[in-house]
Amino acid sequence: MNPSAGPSSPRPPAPMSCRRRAGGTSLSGEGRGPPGAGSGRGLHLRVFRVDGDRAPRIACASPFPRGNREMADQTPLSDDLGATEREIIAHRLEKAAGLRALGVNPYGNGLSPTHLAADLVARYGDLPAAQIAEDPGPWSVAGRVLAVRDFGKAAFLKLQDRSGQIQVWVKKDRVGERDFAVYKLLDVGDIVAATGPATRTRTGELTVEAAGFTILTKATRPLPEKWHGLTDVEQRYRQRYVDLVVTPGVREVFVKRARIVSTIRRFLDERGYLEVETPTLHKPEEAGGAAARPFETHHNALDLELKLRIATELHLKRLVVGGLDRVYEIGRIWRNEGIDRRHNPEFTTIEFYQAYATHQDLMTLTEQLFHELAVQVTGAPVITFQGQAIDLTPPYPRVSMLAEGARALGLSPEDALAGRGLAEALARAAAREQDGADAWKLEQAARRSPGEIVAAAFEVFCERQLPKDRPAFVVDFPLETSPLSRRRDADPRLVDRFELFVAGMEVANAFSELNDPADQRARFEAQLKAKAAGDDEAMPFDEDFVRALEHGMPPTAGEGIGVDRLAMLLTDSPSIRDVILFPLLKTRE
RNA sequence: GGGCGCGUAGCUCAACUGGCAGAGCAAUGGACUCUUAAUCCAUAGGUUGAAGGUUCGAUUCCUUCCGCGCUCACCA
Repeated sequence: MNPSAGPSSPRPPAPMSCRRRAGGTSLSGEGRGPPGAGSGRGLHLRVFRVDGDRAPRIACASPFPRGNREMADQTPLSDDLGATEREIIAHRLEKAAGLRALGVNPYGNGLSPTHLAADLVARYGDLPAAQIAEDPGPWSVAGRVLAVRDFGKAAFLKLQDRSGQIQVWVKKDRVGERDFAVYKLLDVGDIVAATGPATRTRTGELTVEAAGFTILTKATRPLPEKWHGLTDVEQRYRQRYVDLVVTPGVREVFVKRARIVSTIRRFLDERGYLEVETPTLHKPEEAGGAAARPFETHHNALDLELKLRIATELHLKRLVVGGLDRVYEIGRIWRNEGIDRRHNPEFTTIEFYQAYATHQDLMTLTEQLFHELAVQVTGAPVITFQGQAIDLTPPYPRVSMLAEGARALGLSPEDALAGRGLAEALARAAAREQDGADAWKLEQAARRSPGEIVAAAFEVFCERQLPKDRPAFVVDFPLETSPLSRRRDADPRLVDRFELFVAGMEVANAFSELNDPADQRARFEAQLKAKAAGDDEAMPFDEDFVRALEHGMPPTAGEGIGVDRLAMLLTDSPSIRDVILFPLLKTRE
């Protein structure tokens, strides 16, 4: 994937180094630097920043005024600084003052580079220095300095912008006295701009040979060590801004995540779906659509108890009633539950609903979508997740929850659903189960309905045996596991539902929707009973939703996909926190 | 919430059985105009996550607390 989000081909080298926004001071070109700014021979584009509209000033002030240390020490600093860091920050503040003395605002604005690092790579590729010299630019780049190799009167900088990295070569006899004085106030981590022709150094690295150089933003805190970077995952999540700068691949993960979302959006738009937004603040009776505990909040002016939504389902189905036959929502939902490698309290789902479709239609659509995602995001239909190759090329195998769950218990599907010999089979299975937690799970299931027992047996014995080298649809869900699904006409003990598993993770859940208002009312009533019996994940009775169904919802199929887990798969990330920019962490101290 | 593990300089890590808290990078001063973790000389940098306890002596052992990771339960 091309990491550059900019122009696909390099713009022709601009005659002027940098674009100026209105109100800015025009850039000096050849011979128009501040007084005393060094020799004027050769290409001598100059990049510098002047505060406001004032003219350039102060060419040769002391670049490093002494007596600023006291000032720096008085600058408000956080209390949590060690002596080393305090000293580093004080030094950098002194350098910021030195920049001001040179007429350079250490937090200047108004100067935009006209090129990206990737533009130079795209233009020159592997061309040798001699050919680059035939058409060397100039080029104008800006970015964060990740490394400095200083030789006294010259230096190599490793510059990083949104497209990649490019080396900048700052030579005193090329940039002139003043810009070199600016360079001398540089620290790793600062954001700089450089202008000059391209070249290739003796060691073969594509390089901007700076004819003009300035510091745009002074970083007063040091970056982590250049070689090891940040390895403490806690710091990486808490200070994602640092992580993005210094940890290779992090930016690419979030670029891919954005591409996942845009690919889904385009996929559904092309098929006539309408994107909508529904409330995230739910009244208590609306906060259903899934089995989960909601977050609670309160609206002051209305004095209203509210919950953050746990699903988008019930509102989207109301819209299908209203005639929006194909709708989808990509949005954040919140579930007040545990946190682990696959769960974050807030996460993103895509839910879409299609009238006059069945869950069979959605299986085909899902296969097309996942194949498309793999190609668009990773460039190929076969992805690699944690060392396992997974082929997302359709079709995907179907695995029957009923047949496999019953078989794991040594029963026929008929006997299992009828409960014949089920208790004994379950006890035998639990007894031979080595894993204590799984055995406990089976024992707990014994108190539940036959359908739920089959589902539990499938979960314990069969889920881990699903194909690892490709996705799999789990089908034939017992009715009791699916309160919002439509019963199967051919066998009312089952529902028309599937879940898609990839790499052992459930990433999609879909079914033909229940649109019989009487049945829906009965199922909500069952939820109320469950809640009264202590199930705090049971749904509330949403009277208005039943009312909507009473107006008639066309036969509809709907699906929900976990965007975060999809991002894990397509970026080969082992933890959901690696695909969430700012995962929830406890407050420190 | 349970179990296991981790927390030492800005960053990455050492410190034996309880015995003077150390190194690399970064920083600071100096040399160096083709480097790739540049090199060389010198200097400085510590509330060992926090609070207690045991001990002549605690980074080390014990207790409690805080934070993070893995895992189990719940869940998508």
